[in-house]
Amino acid sequence: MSQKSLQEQREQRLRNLASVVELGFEAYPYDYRPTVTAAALHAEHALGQPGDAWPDEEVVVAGRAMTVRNMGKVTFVTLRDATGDIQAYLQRDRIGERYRAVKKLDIGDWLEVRGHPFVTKTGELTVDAAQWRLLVKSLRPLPDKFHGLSDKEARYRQRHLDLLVNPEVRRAFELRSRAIAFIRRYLEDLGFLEVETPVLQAVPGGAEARPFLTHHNALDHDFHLRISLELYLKRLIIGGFDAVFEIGRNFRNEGISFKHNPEYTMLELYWAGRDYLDVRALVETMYARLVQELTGSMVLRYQGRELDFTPPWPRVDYTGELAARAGIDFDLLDEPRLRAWAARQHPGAAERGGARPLAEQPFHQLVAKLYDIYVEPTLEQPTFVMDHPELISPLAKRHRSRPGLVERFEPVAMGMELGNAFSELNDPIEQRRRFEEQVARRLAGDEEAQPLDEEFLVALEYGMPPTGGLGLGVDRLAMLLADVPSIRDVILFPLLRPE
RNA sequence: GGGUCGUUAGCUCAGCUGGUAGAGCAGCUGACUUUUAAUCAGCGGGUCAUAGGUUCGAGUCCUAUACGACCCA
Repeated sequence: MSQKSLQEQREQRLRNLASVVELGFEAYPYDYRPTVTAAALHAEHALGQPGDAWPDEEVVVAGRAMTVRNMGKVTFVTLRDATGDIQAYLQRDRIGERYRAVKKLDIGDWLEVRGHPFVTKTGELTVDAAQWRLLVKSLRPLPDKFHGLSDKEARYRQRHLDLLVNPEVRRAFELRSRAIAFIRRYLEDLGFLEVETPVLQAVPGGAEARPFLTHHNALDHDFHLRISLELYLKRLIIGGFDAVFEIGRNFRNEGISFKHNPEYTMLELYWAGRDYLDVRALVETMYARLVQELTGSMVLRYQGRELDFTPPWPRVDYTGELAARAGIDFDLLDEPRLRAWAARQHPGAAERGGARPLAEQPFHQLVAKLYDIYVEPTLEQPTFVMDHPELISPLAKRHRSRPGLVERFEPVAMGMELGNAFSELNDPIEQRRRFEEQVARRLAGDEEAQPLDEEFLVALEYGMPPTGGLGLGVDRLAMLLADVPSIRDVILFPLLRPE
């Protein structure tokens, strides 16, 4: 069924492999030990001039052949390893009999070259091969050497090809990895302990989201994939750990967009003895140092904008900012007045699937949607949104001085929620009441309302000391660092419909 | 969920008002001992996403489906 051209090229490559084996090469050798990487060799000879040569320096380089320029009795091959590209020069007079196999090289083959470095007359650092061997044959043609692979679907489905031919893609994932390593180091230095909690949960809690459902055969019981790490981590604080964190995957059964993938990575931490202002200081400092260390500056270039992470970031008040932006001159949490206002200002049917007009939606959803419309998209620079209404914060502790609000903040940048944090609610009676409110919403048809987690409540009754908690989106952090417009550019294998 | 656009050679893309499908790269043969999007000469490679329809005739027009992208909410 496969196309003829592809089939022919594959057959040709198999024939080339057979020829090389006939010439005495091992088809699938077992290891290779380069003495230097492409990047290191370039660094060592950064000052080399055309014509320079280091005949006494024997090096071994290895990588995938990205281009093969055969000029008869001499061949140039660009080898790509994990660090970059290095050119190899293979000439018949130096290599002898084994040069015949060079003619059977295909783009995509891996090879190892032993020789000495020199600089060509056009100024390119090159390894002059005394010996070489094939490390593995590539049986399929690589994407276009100049245009690369640009079809997005192909890039996501065949990420190995994307990584091979588009070096900036590799760079984005290296940055992501370094960001996670930085966070681990930073938190461990502060005395945090890294832990792991269950992905399979009987009661999925800690966030408002629809979960995935799965089934355990031996227990004959349905489980959910977690939508947050929160409730289990708080149990660890109850258990006596005073500072814990987890970097793990969450699963939310919802749509896909440039900032949403159904499985994504979250950092959560819980810090006994601290409140949300302590956590805010941690976020501000950690983010700023991370951006500084990975990009060399606290001012990050993102999609043509400059984002300044230098502390202190601006703080805006959730209800105050919303009222100001929307032009509301009465108490935002005055339900009848806000509904009347919404009926006037937003008379049309609301967005999702022809839902009810805004004014007729449950009050907590009305408030949250107004925030999504009037506040979040306007926050470009890193900003802390402070002190959310209690009715949209079932796990956060009441504000110590502002009735109706909780001690909570969200870091926001580029109109994107980067995280969420609070002084954790640790009054078990109050927590039960909040859960019961959630259950009532659920019965009223709100599929994202949280279920009551009895085991968590029982745990809470043993006493959780005052604690500050945080959730931080790792993928969105990586988006900012890598300066990419979509979350799919920082997730190696984003969710796609199977072909 | 709605709208718009896309799907043509392994890759990147042309293909006008409907007239039997084209380029570059990659591949094959040959030449070439410092090339680098190597060059030069020659050659092969296609179920035009899928299924219907209109038409003497469909890559092109219509309908549906699949997958994807972007925008809106």
